Amino acid sequence: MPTSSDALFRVLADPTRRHILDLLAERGALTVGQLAAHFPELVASGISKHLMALRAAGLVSATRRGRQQVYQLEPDTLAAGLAPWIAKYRKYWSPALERLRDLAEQDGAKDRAAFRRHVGRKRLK
Amino acid sequence: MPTSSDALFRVLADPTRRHILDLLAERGALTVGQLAAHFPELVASGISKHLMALRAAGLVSATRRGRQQVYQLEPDTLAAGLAPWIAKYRKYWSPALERLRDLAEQDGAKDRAAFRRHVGRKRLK
DNA sequence: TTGACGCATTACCATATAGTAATGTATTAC
DNA sequence: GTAATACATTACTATATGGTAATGCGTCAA
Repeated sequence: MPTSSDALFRVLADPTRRHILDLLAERGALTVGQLAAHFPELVASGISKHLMALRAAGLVSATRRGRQQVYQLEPDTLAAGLAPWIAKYRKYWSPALERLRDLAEQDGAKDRAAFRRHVGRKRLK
Repeated sequence: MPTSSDALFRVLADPTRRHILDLLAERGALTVGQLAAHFPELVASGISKHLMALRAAGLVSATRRGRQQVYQLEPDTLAAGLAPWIAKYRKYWSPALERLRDLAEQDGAKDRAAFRRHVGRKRLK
């Protein structure tokens, strides 16, 4: 019985698709042409197929702007799909989790603000 | 240029292999026969091939015990392989990260102890 | 030592996948 | 209008992948 994470992991298995997600994460919304410029080794229809796969998985969404399609990340799909899976391994994640928490500290999340308010010293290392 | 995470994601793409990892995570070390018992729809050599793939990726390791092979999780490979990738999306992970941090809170890490010492109130919702 | 067991390995097959090429379809420029 | 742009879609191909079947090989029981 295929679970819902099957589709997610299958889509993430391809390096080109992960690279597309990386680009959208770093640079925000991008058109197909802008994305394709990063893959000179692929023809346009190849990129388009990967984008369709990402759309089908709900990892990205697209809006028309004139004759171009602007793609953007749908981060909730990624988080919602991976978080439960990651949680299953939480017993084994302690080192990685601490790194993630360190990264989260740098984001100025409200938790950090609250933390700073109470701690009363400047940014931790 | 294939990065090191390519192999990891390719191995994780298969539901049977993820299921094997789940079993090892839940129940600790298991023999091939014990693992195979959970996959009645597959013949033994199929399981063996998946185990070889997981071994090649470093996600599991095996030790002989008599005439059986006992497989166990290699959690560091999983954590080390996924954490950098997850970190790239940290801007988008706030909801998932908070859930992960909640899980981490239960582990009594020293960071949490320090945080509580400064904050001086009980666990943040 | 002679089987039987537990698993790995090899050979082989069917299907899935990633890629190209060609065509179709709006949209903008001229 | 006509042509060019920006993608999507379809058709097709080569390769990769997951699966079975058959064989091999070390280990234990008799």
